[in-house]
Amino acid sequence: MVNTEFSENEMEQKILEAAKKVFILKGMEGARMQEIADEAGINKSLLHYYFRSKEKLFDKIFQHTISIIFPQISEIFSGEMSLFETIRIFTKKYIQFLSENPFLPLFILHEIQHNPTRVKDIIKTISSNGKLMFAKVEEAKQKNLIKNDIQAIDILINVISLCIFPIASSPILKLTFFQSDNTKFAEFIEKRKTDVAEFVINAIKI
Amino acid sequence: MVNTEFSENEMEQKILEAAKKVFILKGMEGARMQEIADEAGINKSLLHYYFRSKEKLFDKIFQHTISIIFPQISEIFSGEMSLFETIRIFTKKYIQFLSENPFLPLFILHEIQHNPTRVKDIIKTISSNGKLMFAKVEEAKQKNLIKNDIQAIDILINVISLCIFPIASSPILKLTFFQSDNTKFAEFIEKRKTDVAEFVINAIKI
DNA sequence: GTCTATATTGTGATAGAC
DNA sequence: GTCTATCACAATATAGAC
Repeated sequence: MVNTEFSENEMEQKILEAAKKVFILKGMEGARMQEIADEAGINKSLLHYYFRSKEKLFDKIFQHTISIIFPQISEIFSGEMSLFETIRIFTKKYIQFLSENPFLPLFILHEIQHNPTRVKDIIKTISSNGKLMFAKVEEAKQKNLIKNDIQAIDILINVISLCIFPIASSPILKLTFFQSDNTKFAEFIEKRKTDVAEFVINAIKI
Repeated sequence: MVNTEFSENEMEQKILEAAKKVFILKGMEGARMQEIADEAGINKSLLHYYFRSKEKLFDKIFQHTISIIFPQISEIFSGEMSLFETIRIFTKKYIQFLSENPFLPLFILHEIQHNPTRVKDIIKTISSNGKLMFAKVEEAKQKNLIKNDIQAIDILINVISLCIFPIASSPILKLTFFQSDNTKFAEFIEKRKTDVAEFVINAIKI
């Protein structure tokens, strides 16, 4: 059974998986076509046969990557749950996802910064997440559950910051605060799957 | 009057300023010696005359950059203030610094991830910041000012996350939530200079 | 479709005149 | 010290055999 995450074609699939691995680890500039070929166990020129250029191959990976992440976030926000429950579920699921894909955040942020034109498509998804969040915040304010002076956008960005940043900066955090002990760091992240939500809820509740 | 931030030598200084600008914007892999030369208004070969190689030039920039940031953080933590006051001062000063240097966080995180050996020297500074923070947290716990179950490391990392991430991800945030309106985004960041501290304090206080 | 061999281009680095 | 010209190599991309 072929994994068809990317493509119906077996060789395309194999190349795209290899490319994803290398691009996310090294970035567009740092990645080498030779390394992708090696990773896929094939010849360099086959990459060009299937995808014409490095740029085109990269774009496929990048678009696919962001098309995976953001809808996943949407799904969580679109439920019928209360604001507090949404925050709890979101942080748990999102930190879990990030801990399995620790290089994704920096990869995306770095590439967007160096080529902002690549972003177009994701704007709609993210801002629709925002709107879903805003509605839940308004509801919580009317029920006098949270402080009136806190803004929905701040809650959303704070939640995302608290999920992403510790994982994006994990190399430096491991070195400085966990003596390069991967197990201790994994425990720290594991604990955050519930702690981050309580931290945020305490910050905003009346 | 020559700016001697980097070096006593005028030409070295000019090159290092140009290199800093280009490296921070493009990263080590993405930067081009030609672009640095253009930025400095000189010839490519002069770069090699003064710094031998791209690698050596980059290292100078990287080491200098991290030697600027981290002591600055230390200074704030080492004061005699209470935990809450320290958090207020830190977030205000740090967000101000970051808003003047918005590309620094991604630059440092990206380069550390791709070459972890570059980090050595900063470890001591950061973990000593951690210790200063830990002492203040212990004190606040004994005075029954903050919840007993919250850990110093979480407070520290949460504060840093809330300061850095929104600025590191500013390109995508501007696009999605601020319709690319730089003024609106600047106001948002300005407000966070005080809001982040209150958010954290509300989250941890009894 | 897949390979080997080769072309082409970009870029870091050096030689040598002044 | 600063420039022009050039090297050397690495990396993307293509041609062509099979």
